[in-house]
Amino acid sequence: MPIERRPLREQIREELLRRLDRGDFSAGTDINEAALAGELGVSRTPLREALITLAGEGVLESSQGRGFRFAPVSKREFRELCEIVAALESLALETSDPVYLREIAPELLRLARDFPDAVAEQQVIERHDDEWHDLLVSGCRNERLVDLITSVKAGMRRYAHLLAGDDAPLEREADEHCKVAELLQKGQLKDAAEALRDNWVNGMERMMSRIPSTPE
Amino acid sequence: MPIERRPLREQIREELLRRLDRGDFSAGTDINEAALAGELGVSRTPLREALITLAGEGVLESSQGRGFRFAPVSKREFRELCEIVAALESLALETSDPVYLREIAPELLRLARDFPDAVAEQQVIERHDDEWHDLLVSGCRNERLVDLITSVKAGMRRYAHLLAGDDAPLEREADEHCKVAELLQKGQLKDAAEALRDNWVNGMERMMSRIPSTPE
DNA sequence: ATGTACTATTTTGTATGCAGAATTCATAGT
DNA sequence: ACTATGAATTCTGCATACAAAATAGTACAT
Repeated sequence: MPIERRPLREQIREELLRRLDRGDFSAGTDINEAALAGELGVSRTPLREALITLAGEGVLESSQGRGFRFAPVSKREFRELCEIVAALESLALETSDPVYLREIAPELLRLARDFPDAVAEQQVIERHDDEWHDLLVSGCRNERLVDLITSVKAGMRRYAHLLAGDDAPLEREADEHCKVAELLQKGQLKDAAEALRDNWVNGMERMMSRIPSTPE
Repeated sequence: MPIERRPLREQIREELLRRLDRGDFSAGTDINEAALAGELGVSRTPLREALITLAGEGVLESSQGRGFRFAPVSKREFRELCEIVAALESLALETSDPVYLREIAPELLRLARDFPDAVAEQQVIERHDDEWHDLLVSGCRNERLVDLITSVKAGMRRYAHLLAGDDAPLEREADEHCKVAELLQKGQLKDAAEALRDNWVNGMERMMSRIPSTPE
């Protein structure tokens, strides 16, 4: 039995992301290191290491002497992130092994059709959506790209809990996933990548209204 | 006078990257935290924070109990990084303000033509190349994208010192930069982005032979 | 009420301390 | 010579301690 031996900083990072998904933190407010460390039952050292990692991923921001805070959300940044992930995922798709892609196409199609009921929990829906995208890029041999996508997506987690509730978009999302899967099955890689980019852009627009407009 | 007050971890990170450019570190060898901290005149705490940041950028890798080491170089990873940066920079270009791009096109052209003599120091050549690419993406309003490009490029710095010496490629590099600048001046954004991607792919191939083949 | 100088408190940024894992080295056995 | 075993050493990962900066609070002047 391979007992788990991972650095605390990684476990802390993941716990913080989980809490972020749950909406435990309000964007823009400062993090009190001592308090949070106490709550997590660890010392400030590995906590700070996790915070620094998260800052590197854009989840947090920091300023000298003032510590860390969850970066505020904005329509603008959300659009920026979507554009980036759209480009990265479509690159991943285009450089994947076409044979492998065709193999997983049926599974992708199945997942897309099994899209959870609109009444399902938000958490479940997100998990399902993530799963689909993960499978999609699973054939990418560009390891650095896969890591990068994961990292950028971590930055998007701040938006996850804002996106609960609305049902209508789900069907559209599922439809678009089907479209991508079908194109992959037909071996039309370029078109699939294009459809994937569209999926991100459309998804971005679907979510836009949920994000509070920042003053400025 | 705005006196500089930045966290040590950032200064350390930059110093390590500078040393990396100079080829001070050999890839794959472990970092001794105490020794390096002593050499830099700081304690292990901010040093470790810098190391963790660099690990997040792919410059270093770490494993439980064994600390940090400079990630080994490989043709494969270099290709991966070039593909990523090519996609990101061309995205930056495509989403920039076309008017601004046309404005800076003459400057880009001038820089490309002033490409340093082949006999110049490697450091100078790199600085010049970086400057050109920085100016190119300077009009990108996607802040996250600009940051991301910077971060990915940090990961490429491990390859910088391997690329010294060969003269022939320089002209080709300069030619390609001119091409991009000319297309921008004519307002042909899509074509410019395409030419930029080509520049990265070609540059990658030019450098490939310099990178030692790893066994595996 | 508004602003200012000053003090007290909190909180970060950095240094140091410590336990345990990993590595090295010496020794013994085959 | 080579491997195995175990003690000695080194080094990492985490915890704690400390100094300086930032914040909050208070008294006082305008």
